[in-house]
Amino acid sequence: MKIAEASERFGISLDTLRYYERIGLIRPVNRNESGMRDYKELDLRWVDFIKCMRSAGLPIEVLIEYVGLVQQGDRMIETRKEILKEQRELLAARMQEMQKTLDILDHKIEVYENAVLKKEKAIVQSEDQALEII
Amino acid sequence: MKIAEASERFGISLDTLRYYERIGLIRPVNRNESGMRDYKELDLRWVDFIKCMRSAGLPIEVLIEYVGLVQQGDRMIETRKEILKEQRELLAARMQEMQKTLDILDHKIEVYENAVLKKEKAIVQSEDQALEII
DNA sequence: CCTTGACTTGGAGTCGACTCCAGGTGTTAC
DNA sequence: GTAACACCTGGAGTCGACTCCAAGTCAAGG
Repeated sequence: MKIAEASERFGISLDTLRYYERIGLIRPVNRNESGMRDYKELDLRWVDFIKCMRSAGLPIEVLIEYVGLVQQGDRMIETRKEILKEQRELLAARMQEMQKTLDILDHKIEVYENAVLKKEKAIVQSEDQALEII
Repeated sequence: MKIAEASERFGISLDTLRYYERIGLIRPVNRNESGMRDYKELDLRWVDFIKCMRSAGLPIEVLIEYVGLVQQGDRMIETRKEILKEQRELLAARMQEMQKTLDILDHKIEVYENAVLKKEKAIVQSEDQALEII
């Protein structure tokens, strides 16, 4: 699969895909005879994984480290696990923060709904008044 | 309350507090006779709100717009509500993405736990073997 | 053969959100 | 009265994560 297709498939720009590879966030993709990238199943799975992790805000630097460790085989399995665990906790913490914000937003929106309703009533009222005046 | 105390209270740097004010993310804070900021209850509440929204990743630009509309009084209440509703949806969507990632991380961590267990067993085994050899 | 279009590279530019700095003023402690 | 310290301003610098660009290569169609 050429880079354009992979880009399409994941909704990641060509530039970003090349950038990820350049900084070691995804391992070097195989090339065809003329030097063009040819994404194989395994490459696509990595891209998918990285996309998923990035969409949740895991920092590139950490992911580079993790990917590097995976390349080193089973020897670093313990470290890999620890990285994931740490990131999992950070992610859960961020989500909790966001949940708080979500609750506040929901509350505010509700307050606004009421305020708008009152305002509309007031308008209706003044329209009535306007009608009376006419 | 002086800026240092506000900074302490919210865990936001002096620079960031001044920066937020400068770009209109929080309304101009009252000054004492010698030109120094004096945060009052209302200022603190705004800072708290902004801190909360920022911690959930709401973009500064949007918050500036919202804050500006609030300054304009009840006239823009409808627009304000729409902004909050839109941001609420975006936030919920981000959280859903993050939940997916969290699930994947949890799954991977579990797999790692098992892998590590197996590896430890293998080590124990080879230690036994080592003992046998000795 | 020549153009068109998808790909390549290395390097530079951009964007959001801070963060730092230099040079100045005000307040307090000795 | 001077040193130390908290504060002020405008502007520059940094950082993470892309995003864009120029100049070149390659394959296919007319």
